Amino acid sequence: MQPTEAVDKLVTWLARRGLKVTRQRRLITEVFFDQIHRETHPTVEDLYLRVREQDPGVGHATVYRTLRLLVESGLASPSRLGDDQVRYEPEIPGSHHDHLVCAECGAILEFEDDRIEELQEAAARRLGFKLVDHRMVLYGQPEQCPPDLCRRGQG
Amino acid sequence: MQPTEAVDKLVTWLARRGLKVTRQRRLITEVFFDQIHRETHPTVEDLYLRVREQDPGVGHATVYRTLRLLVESGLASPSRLGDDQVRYEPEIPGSHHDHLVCAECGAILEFEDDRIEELQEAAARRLGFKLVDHRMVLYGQPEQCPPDLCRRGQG
DNA sequence: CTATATGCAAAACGTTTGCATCCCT
DNA sequence: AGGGATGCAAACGTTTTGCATATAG
Repeated sequence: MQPTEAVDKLVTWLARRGLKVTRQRRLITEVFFDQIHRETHPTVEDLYLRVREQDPGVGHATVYRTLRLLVESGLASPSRLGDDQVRYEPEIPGSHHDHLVCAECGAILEFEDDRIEELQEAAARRLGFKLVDHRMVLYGQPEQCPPDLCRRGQG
Repeated sequence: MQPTEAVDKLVTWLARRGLKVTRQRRLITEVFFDQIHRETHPTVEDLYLRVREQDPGVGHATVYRTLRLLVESGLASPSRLGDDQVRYEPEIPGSHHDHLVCAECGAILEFEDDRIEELQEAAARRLGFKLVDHRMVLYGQPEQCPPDLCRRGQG
């Protein structure tokens, strides 16, 4: 999703609940959806620092609070990939995807696998549950670590 | 694994590296492996409180430090199940299992599925990686929440 | 104008660490 | 004895909160 489109969606969502569209909320959303940095799974601190490059006045609290709004509005979702910090990713509505983390450099790849999803549903059903969500992270040793992704821990 | 067996394994492991077998380490290990509470996935705090019932003198730091030893020795492993705290579970050597969390009461069920594991390996291979580890948690709505497991958030 | 949002600093939270003391071996 | 372990409290990093001020609607 383009930054502009994301901001538009946020604006609509905010308006519907009488919340305000501020300079900071626009900026944070734009930076979050700006894929140029290809930090597709930034931590709060990553995002905070990138936002400060554009506007040094923005505080930590505002980034935390805006990120919460993005999650509530369905534009972002938290993803625990390592055992370390929480990372956030732009949410692609309606598309499940899972993650593979490179054991060598920490690069994060996304993939989809319908057959796994089917088996997950079956497994849940077998236990007497209806699958409502899932989280899956694979950790892999690369045959050859993709150079353009190899940035040690940067998502 | 029985508490006694677990303590024995820890004692061997400690001895091999010149570390000491203390009253606290025994107790913490016993309590961790004591399945009577059926808190099979306790947080550090859960464990701390249970340990204090037996010996009110034990400090937080000792529980943290001992839990680290249990992980290093292969007797325990951390498992991020919700997005909240880290939980620890007794490690069954050689057996992978995944978790299903009841969306209603937080009960944690374990299951194995070889076909999913195969597909995970295939998915990793397809991306150019050799699967070295994985993490999978399903969240399910119960058809009927098992009364004996329904203890709101207790693993 | 009024209600909401901001930035700061303080608080809260889970976890780690430094240190004097204790206690296995 | 002596090196490791303990318990306490302080330090730590991350996230939340309280409050006075600023600002969108």
